[in-house]
Amino acid sequence: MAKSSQKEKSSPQARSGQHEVADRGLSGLIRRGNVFSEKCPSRDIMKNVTSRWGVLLLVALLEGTHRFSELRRKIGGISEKMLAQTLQRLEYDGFVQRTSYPVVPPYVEYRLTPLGRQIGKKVRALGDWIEENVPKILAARESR
Amino acid sequence: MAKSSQKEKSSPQARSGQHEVADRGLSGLIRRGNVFSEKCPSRDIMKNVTSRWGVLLLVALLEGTHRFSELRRKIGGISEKMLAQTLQRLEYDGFVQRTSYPVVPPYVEYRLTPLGRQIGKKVRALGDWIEENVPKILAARESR
DNA sequence: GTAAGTACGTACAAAAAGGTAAGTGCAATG
DNA sequence: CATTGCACTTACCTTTTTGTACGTACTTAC
Repeated sequence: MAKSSQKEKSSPQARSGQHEVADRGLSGLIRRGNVFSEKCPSRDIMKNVTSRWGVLLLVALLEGTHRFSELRRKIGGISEKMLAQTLQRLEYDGFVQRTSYPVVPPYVEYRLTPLGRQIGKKVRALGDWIEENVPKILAARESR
Repeated sequence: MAKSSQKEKSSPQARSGQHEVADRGLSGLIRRGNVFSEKCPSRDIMKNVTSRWGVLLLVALLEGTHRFSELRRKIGGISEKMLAQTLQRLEYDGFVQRTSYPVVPPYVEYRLTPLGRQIGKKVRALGDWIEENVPKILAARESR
């Protein structure tokens, strides 16, 4: 427990021009984000998703449900701390679902939610493209 | 002038097991990267592309050629230093092409290369998805 | 004459990300 | 009975990233 650290950013003076949407009064009814504007929540979401380990986790989980230790072994170089932290952020944003069974050696499963599968596919497309083009990029680097 | 700061990373002892490819002797002939393995160059490329400002620059440049200061104004919150640095990395990887005209107020253009346009599209797909789904994600965050 | 715009480079400082090592509680394994 | 694995958490420290502020060289606008 003890992970309820909500950032309260409700300052009295309205947050102006955050995502260029008519703010009709009450809670945030945002129709769409805009990455180009500072302070748009999409920036935050991006950060989690495109973080060093976030990318890899999404791609790994696209292949199916994994246990914590399976992910650790699958993703070369990740530390337990980072694995736990990144999984929690992805869970917080509704991309992964954590299921724990109260058995004696702990058994915890991580799987993508429908939302997570959607974004995971975009990330994998990027990852695949890079993997395929590593030679070209390396060549471009050297020819300077 | 004066921007030839090449990093020489040619250490005598071969870089072993880097991307699980039969290393047939000479320079790096890599067929494909593998993001899951540490030390694969794809990780490095990823880092540049998915960096905070790298993402935004690729998306911005997909809309066409821009000058330095145009980019600075377009991308909310970026500092000149980060703009220059990120552009240089993208140029180094062969994603952007820099053209400068020797006129008196300096005039420099940045545009995507064919390679940059390809990867830019993948990144934009991710960005678009996020922008569209900001409301859902925000909702997921709050419902806990 | 002073300010502003252009496209950066550089030094220093702050912030964020990441790594390491240890601890937890319990059971199966040797 | 000591060790190992499980799924983490925590404290502490190092590395990386990012920001701030200033300098440059020259010209046009005020």
